[in-house]
Amino acid sequence: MAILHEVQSRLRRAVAEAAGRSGLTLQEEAIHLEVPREKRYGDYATNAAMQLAKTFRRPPRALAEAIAGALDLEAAGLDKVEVAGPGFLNFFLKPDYLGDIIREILREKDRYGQGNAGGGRRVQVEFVSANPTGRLHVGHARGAAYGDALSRMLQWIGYDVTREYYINDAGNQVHNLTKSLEARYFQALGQDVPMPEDGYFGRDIVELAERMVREEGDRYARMDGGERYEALRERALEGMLAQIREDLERFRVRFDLWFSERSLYESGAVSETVDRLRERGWVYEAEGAVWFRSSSLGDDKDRVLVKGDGSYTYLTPDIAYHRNKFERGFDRIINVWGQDHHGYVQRIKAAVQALGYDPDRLTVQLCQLVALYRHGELVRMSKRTGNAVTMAELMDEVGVDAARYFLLRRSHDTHIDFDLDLAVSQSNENPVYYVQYAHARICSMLRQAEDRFRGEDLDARLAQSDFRVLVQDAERDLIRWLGFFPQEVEEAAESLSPHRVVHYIEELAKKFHSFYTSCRVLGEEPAVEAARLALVRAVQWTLRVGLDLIGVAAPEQM
RNA sequence: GUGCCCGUAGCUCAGCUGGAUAGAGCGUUUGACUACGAAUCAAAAGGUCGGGGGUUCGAAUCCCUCCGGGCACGCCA
Repeated sequence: MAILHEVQSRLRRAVAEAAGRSGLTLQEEAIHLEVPREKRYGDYATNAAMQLAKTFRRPPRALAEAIAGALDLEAAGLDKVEVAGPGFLNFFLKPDYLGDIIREILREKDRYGQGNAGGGRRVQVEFVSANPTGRLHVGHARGAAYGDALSRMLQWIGYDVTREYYINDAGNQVHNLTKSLEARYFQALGQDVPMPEDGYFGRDIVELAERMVREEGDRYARMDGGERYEALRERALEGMLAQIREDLERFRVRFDLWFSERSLYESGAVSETVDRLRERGWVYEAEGAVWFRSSSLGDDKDRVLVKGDGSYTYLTPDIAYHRNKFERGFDRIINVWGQDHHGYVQRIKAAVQALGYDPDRLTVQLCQLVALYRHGELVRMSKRTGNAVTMAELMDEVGVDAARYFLLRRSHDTHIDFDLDLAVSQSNENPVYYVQYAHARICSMLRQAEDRFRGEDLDARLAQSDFRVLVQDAERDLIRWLGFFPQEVEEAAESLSPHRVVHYIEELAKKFHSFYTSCRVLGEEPAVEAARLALVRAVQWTLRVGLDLIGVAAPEQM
């Protein structure tokens, strides 16, 4: 268990006991400990006295004084306690816990911060799920980075995570894709065939058609219509998916399951789902169509499930898919969608509820748009016009590390302005390098110290240092911050906020650089050198873990 | 028109689920390399947290309202 977690429990227990001795009732769990912004307010503070003031009808400061007076400093692990402001209790920890933090990290190494808050519960994260009708673009990259980092984090704190990509390989857009490929194919054979009106005009389909002509000649042209349609459809899906998979792999994103929409039709799950809804009384027929009475479950209006021509709307297989997710028994289901799908959330939640499942087990996280800027100008992206800025281009231009880092740096629900020039600039303006540089700097130091520890277990050896020599502000700030990591990761994961990990490591790098400038390491007297090397090593491990959680590399040199 | 998201320093954004004097990076200004990587550090200036009301010991945070921006509102997917 993380050191600070123990420190906090001990403190809470002592405060609750002190309150008890003062004739107050205070549950340990109800004591909210916070880290004050300013150092002079101590390591931890609590507003417990202010909370109690109302129930006991006494001034908060008097209550705080009473608790402080009754507090067993030794049992609480404190140097001192102060009452401040309107009735805050400010706690000043005995500094020996700082050494415990370093020892814990050197023991845990690349598992530092790993936890079991998830308790093995099963979570499914569905993300990207772009239609296989073209290359992935920058918006998908954001969803990919977000979903992937989220999955890594949830896994890290003990959830059993399944990453899933839902392939829309049935329905109208596949039809349009097939017709588009057909047209491009004939064009590639030199025939003047017009593109379908709803076709996909992307370069990638042209390229696929040309490749097919190169590799397979006119064999599709010789087929009869129906046969050709089937073959081209398979070829198109296969081609598009291969491309998508390739882009994602390069972006360091892998899925446990690629779930096919078509499989829901083939297994009969789609029609079964409509039957199920009907049995439960959520379906009616009107104007020649089959409707879902979603408006009585919070949706704006009722939705069509089966169109007048007998075919299903997009919604219906999607409901079937979500039914399938719940049938697989996930404790929690997380969908990562683009902001433009937000109108869809209520519909799916209504459907989940109508099927008898708990809609609160489903969370839909909407990623806001990404606007690209190059040379200060907005770069428009449009899949249809062929001017799309694809995910592949983004990776070509700024690299995977910078792309992931910038996309994850901001909360998923805020609009991002992505400055391409900044992301590639190898300068102090670029936060990716700032963090990576801290890691590379540490590697360089440890390389130089290597000969002192030849043949020894570096971490075990360093952990034996006497950490009481670390008394500088810069050292203690840094160690304290290292100690926050496990809790920070847990909170970031539970609140589905990878950007908090980014902020954490950025702050860690900042504190490290600051320490580096004010505290010499190599060549100091042996006891100080050893303790500082241990600290530096602890920072290295923590940076590695943090960077890995967001899928960014921790380079040994730059 | 209806619904969702957003509005915090010149710019881009944090703000730990209600706490103390609202933070960071960039940009601007000033300073620091004859020892561990200057892709770095130290410091300064910069704010009526969109406006107005409310809830309370206490609000950037919760509620109402207005203003401004984005997105969505198909028997498309």
